[in-house]
Amino acid sequence: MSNQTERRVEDLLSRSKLSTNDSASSSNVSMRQSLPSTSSSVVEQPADIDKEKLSSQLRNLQNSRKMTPSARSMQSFREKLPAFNMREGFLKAVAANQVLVISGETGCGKTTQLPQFILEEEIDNLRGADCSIICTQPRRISAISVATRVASERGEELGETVGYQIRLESKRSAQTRLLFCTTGVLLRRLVQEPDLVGVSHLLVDEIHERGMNEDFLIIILRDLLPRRPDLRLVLMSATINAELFSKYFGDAPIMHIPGFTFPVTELFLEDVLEKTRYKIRSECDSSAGSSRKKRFSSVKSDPLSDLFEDIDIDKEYGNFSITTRQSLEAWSADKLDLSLVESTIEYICRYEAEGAILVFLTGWDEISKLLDKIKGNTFLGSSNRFLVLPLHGSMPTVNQREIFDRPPVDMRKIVLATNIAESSITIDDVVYVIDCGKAKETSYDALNKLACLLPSWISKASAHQRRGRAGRVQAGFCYRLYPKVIHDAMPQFQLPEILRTPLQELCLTIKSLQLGAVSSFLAKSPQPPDPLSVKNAIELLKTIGALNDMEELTSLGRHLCTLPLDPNLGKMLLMGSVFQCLDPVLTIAAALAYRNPFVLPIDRKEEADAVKRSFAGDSCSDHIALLKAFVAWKEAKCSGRERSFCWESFLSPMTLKMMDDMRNQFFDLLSDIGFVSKTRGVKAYNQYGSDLEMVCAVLCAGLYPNVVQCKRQGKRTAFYTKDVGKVDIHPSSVNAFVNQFPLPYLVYSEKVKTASIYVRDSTNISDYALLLFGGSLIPSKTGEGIEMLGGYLHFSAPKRTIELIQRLRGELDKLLERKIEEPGLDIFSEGKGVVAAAVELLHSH
DNA sequence: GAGCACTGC
Repeated sequence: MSNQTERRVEDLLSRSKLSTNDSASSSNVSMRQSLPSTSSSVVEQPADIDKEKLSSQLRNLQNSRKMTPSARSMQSFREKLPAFNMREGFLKAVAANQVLVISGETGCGKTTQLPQFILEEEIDNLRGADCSIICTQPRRISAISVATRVASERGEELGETVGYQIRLESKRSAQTRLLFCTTGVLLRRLVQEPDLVGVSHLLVDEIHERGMNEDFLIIILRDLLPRRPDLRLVLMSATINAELFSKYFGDAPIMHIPGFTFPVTELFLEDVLEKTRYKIRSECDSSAGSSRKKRFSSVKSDPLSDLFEDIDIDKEYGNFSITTRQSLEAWSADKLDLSLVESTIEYICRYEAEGAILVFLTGWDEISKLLDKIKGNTFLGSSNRFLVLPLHGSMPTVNQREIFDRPPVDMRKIVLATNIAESSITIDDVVYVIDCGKAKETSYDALNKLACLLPSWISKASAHQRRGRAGRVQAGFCYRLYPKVIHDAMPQFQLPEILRTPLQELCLTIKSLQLGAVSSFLAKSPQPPDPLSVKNAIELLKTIGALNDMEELTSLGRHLCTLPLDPNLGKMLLMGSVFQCLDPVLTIAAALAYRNPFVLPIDRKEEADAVKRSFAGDSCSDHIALLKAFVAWKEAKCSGRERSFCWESFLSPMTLKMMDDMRNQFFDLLSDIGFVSKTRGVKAYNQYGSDLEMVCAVLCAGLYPNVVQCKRQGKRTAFYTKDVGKVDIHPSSVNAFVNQFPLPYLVYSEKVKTASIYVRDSTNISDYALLLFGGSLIPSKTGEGIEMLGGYLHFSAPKRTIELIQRLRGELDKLLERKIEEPGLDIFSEGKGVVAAAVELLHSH
């Protein structure tokens, strides 16, 4: 630090009123209850409405609508669904049992019919005014589409008695009696209203998927039921694990509804090879006589792959041709043979009847390589008879109509997809499914506090779901490119999400719902998470100051509970509002909380990378690139060039729109907890919004303890983190292949192990940013300098500088503490000197 | 020195 900077910082600090006013920060200020004032999720009942009158009105309306011609044709459609025959039995079971488990396969109509049966019954029995039925869905799209379907079956406009509510979007009214919402929306409602007062029936759909929200909801509900004896709970699951949920709810009765789908013929690898005569060539040169096991031993295998490599092919597959047996000998369970996929597609296209083909692959790279192969294929690539479409969550094709549309006659649609086509996107005209049997799956390594994203064998449940994608409109075929013995050894279902992800957000919510000690609450889960994962989450919450040493919520923690965000991102928002750079921080937090707006086009990825880098400029920051892209989008939108801008800049307009809406939601929530005033607007909290040093410092405050040390090694830089040591910058980052960084640290939003351990989005920051906005400062045991992150980071400087930094940091912490205790106080004007001193220091590197 | 499963408040 230069003498000049030091003097200016000292001067600014001494002029600050706050530094002479210690008593204020320690005063026992009464806590503001931080319950949001918005209650949009609660149905507002006119207080003095005559309930009897309303109930009979609802019945008359329902009866009259049944008589219209369109309702009659709807009714005859409904009567064909397998669920229809179960109507009376189902309603009786609901009346007689507090909890009921429904098992049913796709096509049985459980999602659209069961909630509707309850609604009809309640209205018929003149309980329409008192009933409030909620049906949760794991995904936004399904909440909307199911609600739309049910409303039309009832001959109503959406939003009358049937409505939906998802984040930032709802169609409902005071008349709404059946609400489809995402599980996340219901969980947020529970935070405000732990007993779900007014809800008469709750149906939780798709619980077999074992999503984190659904598992969490189920634990809460089991505790809630005794307090709400009048509440009826219906759990809807695929047949595969209905038993587990029944047991969890004290042997609740299970009712099975048969499904209806067209038959799908399945072929396994051995059958496919026999049929197509494709010859698999071994990757490595295997000398005759050497076992396959030996040949692959260098590759780290999984139990399922090992299992196959131990099999004596000639003995096990004696009925198959010699070429098939040779191919099975050469087949590798570890690496997908894309030529096999290609030749299977070609076989179907040459010899089988018409119908779209859906290929399940694991990721971007496989899709891209297979697409190239198909383009180069003499049969598939050289005519206009084939429409080949990549389908990946981050590809620009994901929202294009042609995925769903039927192609012109004489043209066959071939979709190369990831898991997205397993449940999120449904393509009706698929007749052939080709399944590679694997998917990229997250797991959580609690020992190294590391999220992993690695390809692994799917479960039998997933394999079944993928197969079912071929039988939606007619009888279909499923080509499984793995042997039957592997299929038979697959796990029944995937591990629940609660065992595969970091738990900090969940733990914070448990705290805010006052559900007792986090670990004892989570022990009640159908499959409890590893105690070490829970410990890691609690430790992180302590590190960022959301919990104290007693594991109690701090004031900061209480604020974070009200923000529907990862606690780190919530803290980033609060810091952005306190330190006057709210506008950029709203954008960055929205992007990190939702998804990256940059798309990954398959054929122009170099251009896409270049555009992203140009947004970043010389900031060495992916977060700043996001920010600049969003600002440029806003400008383009105002001047009516949104479409061309997004196309040229490789940005997703839908993601940007969602980010924009989320920014508004965050601002409203910050206003609810008193950090900002809605009437004053974002601009009133944005004095340093254009000061990138300050923005990056706030990023540091939010992302801490996600810190990387950059260490020069010759011409290159090596990167290290406390938890796992050496890491790499993800090649998609604007910081990838930067040899020399201007500043010594990076903060990152996500660290994932794939082929290597990668930091995905990062921002280069100075030691001053870390010292002022990072973790708490601890004097070095050696006497010289300061430490952070449990001694992992060490800062040395002259004593005088260290003291000055510590003093400034102390003032900043006090300022923040006061603001958190009393969000409404305008301490910014009071703390001007402290903030100005911090800004001075941040600019001095 | 080379890669990006999918949801949700």
